[in-house]
Amino acid sequence: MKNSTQTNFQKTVHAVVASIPKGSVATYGQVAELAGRPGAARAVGSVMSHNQDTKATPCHRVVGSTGALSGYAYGDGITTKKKLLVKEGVQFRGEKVDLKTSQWHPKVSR
DNA sequence: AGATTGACCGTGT
DNA sequence: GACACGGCCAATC
Repeated sequence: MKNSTQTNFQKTVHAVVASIPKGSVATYGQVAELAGRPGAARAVGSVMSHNQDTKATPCHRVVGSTGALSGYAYGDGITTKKKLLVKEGVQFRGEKVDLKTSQWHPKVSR
């Protein structure tokens, strides 16, 4: 088995990002931790940048630890990313996501 | 196999 | 609150 073109890490990250509920956002560090590699926030970002399945992996729901939107290889980049989040119900604080109201809580999960 | 890069994070000033 | 430096992980050249 395992004819996947991707590594286990990538698949895990994709699964975690795909499990983020609409209207909420998670930080790279959080995704990394949920993926089983705490501290690998950078690696998560690398995976996302190489990710090409926006419909399967809503990378726009992943933001920086401060709620800052960084990177988005589609649309107009940050502009499209912000627009998508706002449309889904995520609250914004200027050009950053309001983590105090829209950060995802895996354990609580509403 | 080795070195470099990259959509990050935390701390210090 | 903003800028600077270093450290950590994985993928890619």
